Amino acid sequence: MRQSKRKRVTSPAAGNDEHGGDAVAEQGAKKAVRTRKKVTVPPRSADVQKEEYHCWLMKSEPESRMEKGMDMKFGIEDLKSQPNQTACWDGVRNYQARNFMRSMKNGQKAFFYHSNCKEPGIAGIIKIVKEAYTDHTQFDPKNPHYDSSSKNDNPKWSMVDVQFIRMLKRYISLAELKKLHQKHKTTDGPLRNLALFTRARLSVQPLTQDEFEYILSLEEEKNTEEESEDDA
DNA sequence: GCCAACGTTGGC
DNA sequence: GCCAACGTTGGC
Repeated sequence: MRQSKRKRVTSPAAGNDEHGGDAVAEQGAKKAVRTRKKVTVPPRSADVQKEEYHCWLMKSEPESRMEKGMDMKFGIEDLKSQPNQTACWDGVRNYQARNFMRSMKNGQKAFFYHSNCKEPGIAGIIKIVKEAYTDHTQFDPKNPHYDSSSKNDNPKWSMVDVQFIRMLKRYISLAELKKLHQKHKTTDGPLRNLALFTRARLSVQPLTQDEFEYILSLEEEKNTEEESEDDA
């Protein structure tokens, strides 16, 4: 079974890279069989899955952490200090996150989320200034996100360029968002399906316009809900 | 540092 | 194609 179904890797027009399954192209037949099917996500919550998104949340780590000798730190301040306050969003190695990036359009906005840090949360707003193109780091053996299975003539991973727009007027912590999410689940509020909680590990996530605007409206409020955060 | 959640791998 | 084992993410 494994050998018999081998994918025609020589065919130029396979055109299968789009759904994120084809991890495999050359690696031998064993994997080739399996991967394609998985790509389409089982209907998760059916309605949410179909819409076209215009708003995003992108995670990055603001604190130093070494990975294969390279510092992963890239917080919103680091973006701000780039030339043009613009940077490429490289290193995404998850098919769903990649596919979301591929659907991003110039001018769309995203929250810059700080993850894996003291106080995770949303720090600011960025926008897409270059639509998906090849993430060069996948071909660099010295890069922590090097992917030896990705071939030059059919790259697996993409990235976009983002530009800093502004900081939020106040930092909106994960803890605060979580409380609202919990509440909204019972009240049918705007954050009831927020991907940050329903798809926790995705590093690039879509938001509905409603979700985006609601979260933005929070920056105007005084945050009275955050007693639990001070005992850290 | 721990570990739950969940995506990926690969044998069958 | 199923599913157990494995690896990674990221909150705590």
